[in-house]
Amino acid sequence: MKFSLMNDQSSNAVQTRVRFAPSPTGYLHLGGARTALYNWLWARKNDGVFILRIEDTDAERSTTESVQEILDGLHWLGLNWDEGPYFQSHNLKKHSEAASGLLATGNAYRCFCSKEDLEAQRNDAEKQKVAFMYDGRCRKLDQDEIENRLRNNDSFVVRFKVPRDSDSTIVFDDAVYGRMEKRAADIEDFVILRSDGSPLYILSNAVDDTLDRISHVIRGADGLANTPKQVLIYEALGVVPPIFAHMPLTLDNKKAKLSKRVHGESVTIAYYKNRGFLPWALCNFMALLGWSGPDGQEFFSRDELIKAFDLSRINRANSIFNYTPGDSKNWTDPKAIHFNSTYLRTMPIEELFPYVKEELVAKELWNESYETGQKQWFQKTIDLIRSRFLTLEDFSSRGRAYFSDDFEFDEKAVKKNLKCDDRLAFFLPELADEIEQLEDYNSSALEEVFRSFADKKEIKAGLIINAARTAVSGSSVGPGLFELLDIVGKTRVVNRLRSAKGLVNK
RNA sequence: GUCCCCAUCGUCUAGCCCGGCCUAGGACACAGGCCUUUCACGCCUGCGACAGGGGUUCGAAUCCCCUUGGGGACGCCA
Repeated sequence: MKFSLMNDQSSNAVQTRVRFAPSPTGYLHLGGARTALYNWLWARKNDGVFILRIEDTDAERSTTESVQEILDGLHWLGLNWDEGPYFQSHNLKKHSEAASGLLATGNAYRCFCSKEDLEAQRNDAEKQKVAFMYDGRCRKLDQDEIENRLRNNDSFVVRFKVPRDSDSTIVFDDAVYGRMEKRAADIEDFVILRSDGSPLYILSNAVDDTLDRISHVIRGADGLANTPKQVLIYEALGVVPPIFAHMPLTLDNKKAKLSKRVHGESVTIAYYKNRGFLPWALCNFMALLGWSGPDGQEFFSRDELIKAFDLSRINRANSIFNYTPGDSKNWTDPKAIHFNSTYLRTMPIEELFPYVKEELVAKELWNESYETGQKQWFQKTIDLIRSRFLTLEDFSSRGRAYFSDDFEFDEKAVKKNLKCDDRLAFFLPELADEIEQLEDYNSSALEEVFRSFADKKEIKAGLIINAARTAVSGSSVGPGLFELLDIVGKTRVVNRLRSAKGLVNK
């Protein structure tokens, strides 16, 4: 009794069901990932269901590698789906059945016009710079002729019969763009079934969304102009259309739509993973490309973003993803870097740990003891060096000297800090001797050694401080010297100071 | 060519729906300063926009129209 009451109540509220429906014809790129993110956010916000549907009905271009890349990308971003992946190709039969239904109810008709013929017409129209629209001549075919041609095995496509009453208008309310109206007269009788009997996207997509009971279609604004056609299909099928929410497009700095084909790997999710991005930093950044919170907050935890996110606050204007391929500094949008570096240096060390580990493992700098005996040291080291890092890659490049003796010396640093004064050739070994004697090896003891050494030799402390920095880390920049020396450790510091002699004279 | 959408600092944007609180706010980037053994971080300051033109109104970034600019869609692609 109680049970059925609960059921009744829950059936009153329509469950939020959204989907991300990429076609597996290439990489998962920023635009797609952002669409996935917005859908995911909306599902989570409404305790709804996030569905992954692979629209693989373009057999020519779909690949299994691409499917894998999409799965990997979403997984890495942390955008977990609740149902799927479904494959659109598995539903092909349902789609053509829907077309048959539309044929039976008089909402569609067979068109025997040849592809070549129509293409020629289209080309002509283009040459004359006039709009081409199929004239619907096959609408008028009488039953006898149709049967004749069918007996004859003439090939045909199925076209949707767009209402032709003079003032017929298709209306829908977009959650982002508001009320959209389009005159039916501006829509041609579009093809829904190919001559080989296979369905087209415009049909398959609407049928699948119906079958999956999708409540909200959140997709790129490039779908906006197609929506009236789909609304027509829903209506002809006798189904209430989902709520549409079109999101503005992301453009490149030349204002061209971001696409895998022209932008290649530099806009792919895999690339950001390889270049040392934290997945959530990327999500947080992407969320702000076309959406903003009510109070100006920019950094959001997952829960915060889910709570703050709302379709009504999605912007209508396209945004530019401001990156310059090939530019080492602006290889991606500077604001994306800002999000990554801020997360990198403020997130709890324990959360950062696995990412740094992965990076060091990949670059063969990982030592199992970082997770066991030297764990404390390792965490302290990460914490010390991360404040000037931008991506995870920095831990293995700029941070190399902390994890390996096999690191490079920056030429400019050597010139500036070691070759600047010949006396360093014996100052540094002397310092090494003094440091070796230290019983309590820590940053304040080290500072004491350096300060008194400078007094003794009547030199500026900066001379040996900067020299030691370069001798020990290979660089002219980095953390405060005494913390640096403390972290690198007595043995390595002494060795590096002694061998730096060679760099001074050379 | 036709249809549709959009328009605030270099970029992401707040404000627009419900005109006055906007000498237009924030963030990134950039420039300068402070801090400092270096470089970052941090803090402070600066630079910097309502596309243009008409209306409506006492008053317009906000409402209306036009122009311009940008984008998207027009396929037997998805």
